[in-house]
Amino acid sequence: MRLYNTLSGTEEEFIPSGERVKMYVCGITPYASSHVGHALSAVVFDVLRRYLEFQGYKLQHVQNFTDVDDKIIARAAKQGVTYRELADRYIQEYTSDMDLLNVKRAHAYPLATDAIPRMVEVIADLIDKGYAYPSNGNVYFRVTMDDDYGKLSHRSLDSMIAGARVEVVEGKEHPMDFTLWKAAKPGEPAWESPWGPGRPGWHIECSTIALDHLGESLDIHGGGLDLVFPHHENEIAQSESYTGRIPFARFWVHNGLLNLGEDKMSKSLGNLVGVSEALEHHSSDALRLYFLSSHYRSPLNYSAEGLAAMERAAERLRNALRQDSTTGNDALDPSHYEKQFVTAMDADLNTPQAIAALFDLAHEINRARERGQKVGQAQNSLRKLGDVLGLTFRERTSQEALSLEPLAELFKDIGATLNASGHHKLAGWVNSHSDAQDAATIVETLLAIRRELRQVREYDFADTIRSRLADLGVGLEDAQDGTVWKHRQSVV
RNA sequence: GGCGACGUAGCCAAGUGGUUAAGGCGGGGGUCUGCAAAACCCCUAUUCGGCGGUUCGAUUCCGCCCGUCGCCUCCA
Repeated sequence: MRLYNTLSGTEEEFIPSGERVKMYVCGITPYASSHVGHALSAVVFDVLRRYLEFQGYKLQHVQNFTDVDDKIIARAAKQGVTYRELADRYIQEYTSDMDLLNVKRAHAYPLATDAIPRMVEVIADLIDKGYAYPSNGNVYFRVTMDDDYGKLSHRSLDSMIAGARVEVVEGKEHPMDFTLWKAAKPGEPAWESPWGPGRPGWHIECSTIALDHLGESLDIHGGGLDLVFPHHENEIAQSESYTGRIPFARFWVHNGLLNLGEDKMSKSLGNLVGVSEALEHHSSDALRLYFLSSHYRSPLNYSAEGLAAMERAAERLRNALRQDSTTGNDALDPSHYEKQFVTAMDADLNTPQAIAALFDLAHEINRARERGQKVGQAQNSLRKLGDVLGLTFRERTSQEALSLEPLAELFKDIGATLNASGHHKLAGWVNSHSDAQDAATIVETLLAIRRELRQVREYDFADTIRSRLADLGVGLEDAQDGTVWKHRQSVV
C-alpha cells in the first residue's frame, strides 16, 4: 500500500522491514478523561492496523502511557490522591472507552514509570557520546550535535529561533536544547539518577520504550499531527543519536486534528467532548464512520449534527445486512466492491472512498435482493470489509438506548386507553406485564397489541402507538414477516 | 515573523490534465404499504474561492489575490 510519510513529505510504498510490522503509537497522558480527539487518533491507527492485518501482515502494536508528568502531579495534588492513583484511574477509563469504540487493544501498553531505569541508562549514554549534558540536576539534549535536527518537521534550527517564542532557560547551552531529565522539586515524585532525584522528560520516554519493545528501528511511528514538533522530532534526535541507526522509524504517520467548532479541541481551550459523552449519544459505528469519512490527514470538525447524519448512514449499512432470501437462484458477486475497497485503502488509507465502496455494495445488495438474488455472500463481504474499518453493524441495545420510565408510563397509559375503549383482552396483556423491568418486554407487548388492532383495522389506535413509541425513540417498520423495531437516534 | 494545510452541491466529503465530478446526510417526485418506515427508481454542482498563465484542453499544473485553519509552547 501507499502510505504518506511525514519524514519524506510524500507517499511511499509501504513494505515492512521484517516478519512483523512494528508499529509504535504515542499514547495519552492519563490526567483527565480522554476526549473525542484521542478517539479519532486511536481509530485512525486502529484502522491502519486492521488493514495491514487484513492484507496478511503480522503486527506488533505498542502504545505507551505517560503516567507521570507535571499535569498528573499537579492534578493529583489538587485532588489529594497520589499521581499513581490518578494515572491508573484514567488509564482504566481510556481502556474502557477504546473498547467501546471497538479499538483493538495494542499488544503492549508500557508505562513510562516502568521504563525509568532504562531511560537513565540511555540518558547516561547520550551524555557519554556528547549528545547531552547535565546542568543543575537537569539533563539537556544538545541539538547542535545533531546535524539533521528538524528533518521531520522540515525546519531548521535557525528558523525555529526566528520564531522568537523560544524562551531562554538558565543552564541551557542552546535555547532549543530540550529536557531529558528534570530535577524534582520538593514533594514531587522522584527517581534516583546520577544527576540527582528527578523524572524523565517526555520525549525520552517514547524513545526508550519503543527501543525496548520494538528494537532500534520501527516500521511505523504514529501520533497526532500536533506531535510532529517537538515530540517526534526530539524522539528522532534521541533515538538516532543513541543507536546510531537511521532511520529510527521508517514511516512517520500523523493524523489530522479534531476541531470543535472553530477551534482545535485542546486541553488548554477547555472545549473538550469526552469519549464517553459522545458514546452516550452515538453508536461506535457512527463515530467511526464520522472520523473515517474524511481523510485521516485532514482536520475534522466535530459536530453533533454530523454524527447524527452518520447514525442514519450506519443504519443504511445495517439494513443491507438483513435476512437473506432463501429462494433465490443466482448469487450477487461482491468481488468488484472488494477491489474498490482495497484500491481505496491502498491509496494512503483513503477511507472516504473505501466507505463509498461499502455503500455501493450495500446498495447493490438491496437491489439484488429485490431482484431475488442470493446476497449472503455479498453480506459477508460487507461485514468483512466493515470490520476492517472497525464497524460492528450492531445497534445499541435497548438497555443502552432506551430509558425504562417513559416507556412504562406509556405502557400504563395505553393499558388505560384500551380498557376505556373496551379492549379488555388487550388491556389484560398490559396488566400481565405491568411489572416489566426491561424496555424490550414493554415494546414487544405493545407491538403485539398493535398487531391485533391492525388486524381489526383500528388503524388510528395502532398509529397512535407507533407515533408515541417514535416519540420515545423507538422506530417501527412493518415488514411482510412482522414488525421490526429499533432505537432511532434522537435529533440532538 | 517562520513552516505547512485547506477552500468541490443546502451540509459533510472523495477525486481526476480530456468519456456521465464518488459516497453519505438533507430535499423533491414516484413504486411498495391501510398509512408509515425500510428498500427500490428518478431528480437535486454545465461546475470545483477569485484573477491571470502554461496547454489543443485545467476543478486538477504554475503565479498572484481573497478567505479559513494548523504547527512553531503542554496537547492525539
